[in-house]
Amino acid sequence: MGYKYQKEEILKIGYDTFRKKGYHNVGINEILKNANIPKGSFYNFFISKEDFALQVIEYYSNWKRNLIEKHLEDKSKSPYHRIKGFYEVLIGINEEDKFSGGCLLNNMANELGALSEPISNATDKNFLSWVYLIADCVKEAQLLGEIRDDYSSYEIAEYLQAGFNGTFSRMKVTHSKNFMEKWLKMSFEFIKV
Amino acid sequence: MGYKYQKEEILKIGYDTFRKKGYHNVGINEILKNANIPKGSFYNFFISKEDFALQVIEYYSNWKRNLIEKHLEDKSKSPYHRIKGFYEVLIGINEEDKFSGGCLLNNMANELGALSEPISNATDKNFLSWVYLIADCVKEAQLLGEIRDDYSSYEIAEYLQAGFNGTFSRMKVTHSKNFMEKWLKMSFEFIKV
DNA sequence: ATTTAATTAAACCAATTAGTCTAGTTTGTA
DNA sequence: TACAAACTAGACTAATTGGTTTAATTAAAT
Repeated sequence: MGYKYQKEEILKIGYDTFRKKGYHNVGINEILKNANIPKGSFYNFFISKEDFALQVIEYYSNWKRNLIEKHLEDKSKSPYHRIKGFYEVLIGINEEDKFSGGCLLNNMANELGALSEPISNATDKNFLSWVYLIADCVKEAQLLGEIRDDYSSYEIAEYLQAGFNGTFSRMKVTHSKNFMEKWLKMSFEFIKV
Repeated sequence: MGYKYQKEEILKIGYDTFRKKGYHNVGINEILKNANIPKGSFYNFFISKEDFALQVIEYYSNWKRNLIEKHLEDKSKSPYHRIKGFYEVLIGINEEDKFSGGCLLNNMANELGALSEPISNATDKNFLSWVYLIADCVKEAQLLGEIRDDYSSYEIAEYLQAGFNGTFSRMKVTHSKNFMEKWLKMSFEFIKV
């Protein structure tokens, strides 16, 4: 049965709130209001705002990792098209909230990467865990001759993932996916063999 | 002669502070302390924190525009190498403060692009003003056969500039320029004819 | 059934937030 | 030299910040 409030529910609200509004722009009180919990309950689950953010990052990263795996394991498409299809899905997800938000991990890295060592470490670790998954699929594509192999699968994967992050600031400012789609088209032409 | 405090001096401190610490993480009081001015003087020059940020953005953008022009007009190198050299200079600038900071415009776009319409407009306008300058040089390179011309000079320039922005979150988290240099090598190989 | 620990609840706190207000000072101009 | 405008100065305000504390309640373990 458990108690009244579920930790995961609070993490989910933290994710939505931090993703759309940033970290320093959001106070604990806003989380409490959104999650409809009293402050005492919050601090029973989390020792501080930063600790909460770290757990939110972990929660989001796991969700995203599953999403990546789901798409990159779909053997009905060639590895090249699996990766490309995955980025198309990401663009679609960002379209749902009219291109506000972006990627929580990238937002956190940008806002706090140089300010908080724990958050910096968490974003690095989780970013890399995504890159490794993508790199596996790039490797497959390289062996099939779909993707150039003058760079390692890891280098290509990191190039794609970081490049995609670069489209977010354009997206937030233009409120459109125009450049994201242009970036996708160009990048996947550039890495083709 | 003028009065005691110089607006440009305050803008410069605002640039340093916002760039390294973000917008919501910095209070007016911190600016006042860094600039050593009383609050009354600050609000004599700027009507609000947001107005201040807008003027800081404008100040920084102009400085950067001049930097771009300086490097892209240096006719001792071919246009391709002028652009590449410019990005190498940018990496060097970020090295100066050990890769904290990044690009103020990109930081502002990421933190506030979806939250403040005035700041969103300002970052968009100034980002594009940079892209146009780079595009001119890309065009030159395309005519010389240095850069592929299956994409317009504008598309290539936006691709480079947004891609470079994507390297910042990695930079802040890894505290190194490793990926920036990798990105530069890869991108400039990809766009080569 | 009793004990112990986990959880809920919200009042409270010191510090900080952006911004206002009033008063005095310096400046360029008539 | 008179005067208005621009500027300097910092005390003050109302709201909000992250976090603490104390007390009541609930759940699981013995």
